[in-house]
Amino acid sequence: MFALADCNNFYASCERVFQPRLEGKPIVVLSNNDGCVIARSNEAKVLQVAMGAPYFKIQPYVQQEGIAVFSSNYALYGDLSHRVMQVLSGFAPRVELYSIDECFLDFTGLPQDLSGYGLQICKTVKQWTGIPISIGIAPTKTLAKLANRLAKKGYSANGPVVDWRNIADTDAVLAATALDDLWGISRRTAVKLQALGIDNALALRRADPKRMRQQLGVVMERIVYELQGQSCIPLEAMPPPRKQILTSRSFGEKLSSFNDLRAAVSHFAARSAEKLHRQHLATSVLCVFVATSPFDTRNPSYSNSATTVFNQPTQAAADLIQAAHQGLQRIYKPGFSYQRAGVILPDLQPMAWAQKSLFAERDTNELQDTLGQINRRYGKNTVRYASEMLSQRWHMRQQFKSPSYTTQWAELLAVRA
DNA sequence: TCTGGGGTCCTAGGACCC
DNA sequence: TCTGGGGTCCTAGGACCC
Repeated sequence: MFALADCNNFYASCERVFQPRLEGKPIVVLSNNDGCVIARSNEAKVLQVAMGAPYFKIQPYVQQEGIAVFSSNYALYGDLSHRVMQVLSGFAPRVELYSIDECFLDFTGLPQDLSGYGLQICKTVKQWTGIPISIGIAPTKTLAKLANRLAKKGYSANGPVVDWRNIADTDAVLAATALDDLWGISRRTAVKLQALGIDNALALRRADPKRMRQQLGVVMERIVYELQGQSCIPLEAMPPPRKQILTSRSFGEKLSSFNDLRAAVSHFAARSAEKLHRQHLATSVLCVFVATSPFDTRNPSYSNSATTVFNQPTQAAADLIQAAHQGLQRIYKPGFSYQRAGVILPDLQPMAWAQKSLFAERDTNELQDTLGQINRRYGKNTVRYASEMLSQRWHMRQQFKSPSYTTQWAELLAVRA
């Protein structure tokens, strides 16, 4: 048995935890750079604010309806996510942290009233973290996802928990479920299925798995079995190590000068090194890329990337920054308005396995450790690489960002009694 | 003026091995 | 007339997830 615990409108709920006056009010959260809508409270959904809507297009409507607007605050969301996951971990022998706001729990062999247990979990998470969650329970992950969807839509009168086995007429529920509301099926694939005469989840459950495999691949075959109640997608309590690390941003304004771009990619390289270090990984390859805006039709467009292979796998920021800089020199062309850049580490391996060079002159890991310690102790960005500080112009627009309530001492909430 | 930032997996085809 | 059988690795592109 699986349970899927999913935070309700997670980013919007995070903002609400520290601004309870927004309870019952419409909220939207914007992507980096305040570009487009990436999260909506239920009230904002009722007002028909579309997911992914560019903010500049809906701004008048947002003001007219008095919708509260927030820039993304990942320090806050990440920290609250961690707290929610901590609480959830106490309720099952094994859990899989599936995304920032979702967690699968292994419910195998637990006492029988799983719905009651689920309600207790929701209540505890809400009380201890302030975040409302919903839970779906089923014998497969795909069905647990679907049960969770039902729970969110208020299917159960008892509260935000649905146990698939307690549904009287699952055929009716499946018949009323659109294909692209299922986990793993997008719009595109739904259209392909419809061309084969399958137009809802019930029809898909009744399809022949072997035929589905032939026509749409092994992924679709698994979905059919999962809908039938046969589990094919196991719980992954131990996340496999990352295969790739990517750090990129769109800029707050278009950039043209080499030094502006250099500051940006230096920063991305340094952040990538931190990610490597945290996950005890090393990389043997770095790829740096730059691009103009895909939406800008008036100015000439350009995008390119450069790849550097290291003599030995590294996790040192100094190595990554140097490689990013050299790569940038190879692909930079003056005269373009760059909108975005990034650093990709596509070939990761555990640091402990990294093959050292016979001729290595230095071990940069000690330096990396020391820098990390200083920044943890005295605060983010206490020490930085100079090339990161050549320019600030690439920094994101974050006009509506709330304080980092839980991760910065200076931004702690003050409460008057 | 203005449109995110991460990830993973599968498949097909080509190159190469014995 | 008639030309094997079994693998791996890599890459690009497509698709999906949050």
